[in-house]
Amino acid sequence: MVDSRGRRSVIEAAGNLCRRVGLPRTVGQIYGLLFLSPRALSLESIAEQLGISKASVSTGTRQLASWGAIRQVWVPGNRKDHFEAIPEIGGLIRNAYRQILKPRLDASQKRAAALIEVLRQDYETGALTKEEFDFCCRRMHTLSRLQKGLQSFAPLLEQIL
Amino acid sequence: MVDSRGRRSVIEAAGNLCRRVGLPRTVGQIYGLLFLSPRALSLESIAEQLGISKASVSTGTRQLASWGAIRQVWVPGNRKDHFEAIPEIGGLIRNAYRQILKPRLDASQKRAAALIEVLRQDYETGALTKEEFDFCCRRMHTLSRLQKGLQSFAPLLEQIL
DNA sequence: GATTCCGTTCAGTACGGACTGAACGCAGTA
DNA sequence: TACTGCGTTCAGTCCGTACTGAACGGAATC
Repeated sequence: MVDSRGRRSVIEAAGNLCRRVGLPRTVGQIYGLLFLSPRALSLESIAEQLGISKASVSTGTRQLASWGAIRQVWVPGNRKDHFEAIPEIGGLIRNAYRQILKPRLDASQKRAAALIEVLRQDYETGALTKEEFDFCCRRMHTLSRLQKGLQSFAPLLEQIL
Repeated sequence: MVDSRGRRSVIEAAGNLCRRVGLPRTVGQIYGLLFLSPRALSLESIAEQLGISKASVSTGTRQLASWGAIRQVWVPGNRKDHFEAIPEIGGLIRNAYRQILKPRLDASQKRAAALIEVLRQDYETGALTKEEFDFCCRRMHTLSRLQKGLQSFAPLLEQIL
């Protein structure tokens, strides 16, 4: 178990943050622990310091490594895997945006455009009245304006982080 | 049940979006339905068009109204409550930021500052070595730099949406 | 080649929370 | 005052999923 109150509280905060974003809390805890550890830690050491199973640590470290949040390092004369945090969180956020959010935004914009065609079909088959169809089209336009606005964030994000 | 394919797909998308953000999917579905409805809908009508219970609609509409995402309107000669969407989603995001994200950011920044003091106590009580203490302090500083960066988003967000 | 020491995988459990159905409260109506 | 129609509340169920413990595989040591 971690003995420092200060460390514990940031580990807890990191866990809660992850949970809030839909990630396993253990993932946040692992990163928090490594973030405040001057030396790379073994999988077993992480497990016992956090009081969780080695299985959770194993899957958690895989996730974190796949995102470039931690790195696996060799400790000579030691067969265990050791992990250390990569402290550039801004870069992580930037990557998350580029690889996850941005593609999703682009895709949803395309789908929104295609949707108007579907709505027209619904209108022609009588599933929508003229009034409903017109209204939906107008609403879809306000949606794409919003999407445009969100996408204009991209360069700002890349610039600041 | 909703009869238009186009409408169904945006309702589904809204539901998934909410679920991904940690909100009940029904909340997104309700907003999606109202967003594409030219007339205000009764609680009962919402329930049957979405195929969910009136209880869910009741709690969902309360949530949405508390965020200013929908509005309750009176339909003369009709005892039922009716709801309509407020289509300015950008404003919703702005409010969510002001009322939820920003306070949280500010609080966490304060806590981070206080944490250094806790870490010092841990060091003095022997829970941390000097090396660990110094390292933690440096890491906390990189954290507050990140927080500063995130906070500099604020004016941009307010400006764009 | 046998053994020990790792890390991973997988089936099973536990838990949180969304959703439901029924009971309740409360207005309007007779 | 009884009754009906409406929305809310609450206990209970259901579902997704994070987490665990044990079994497995693989590499290094003897």
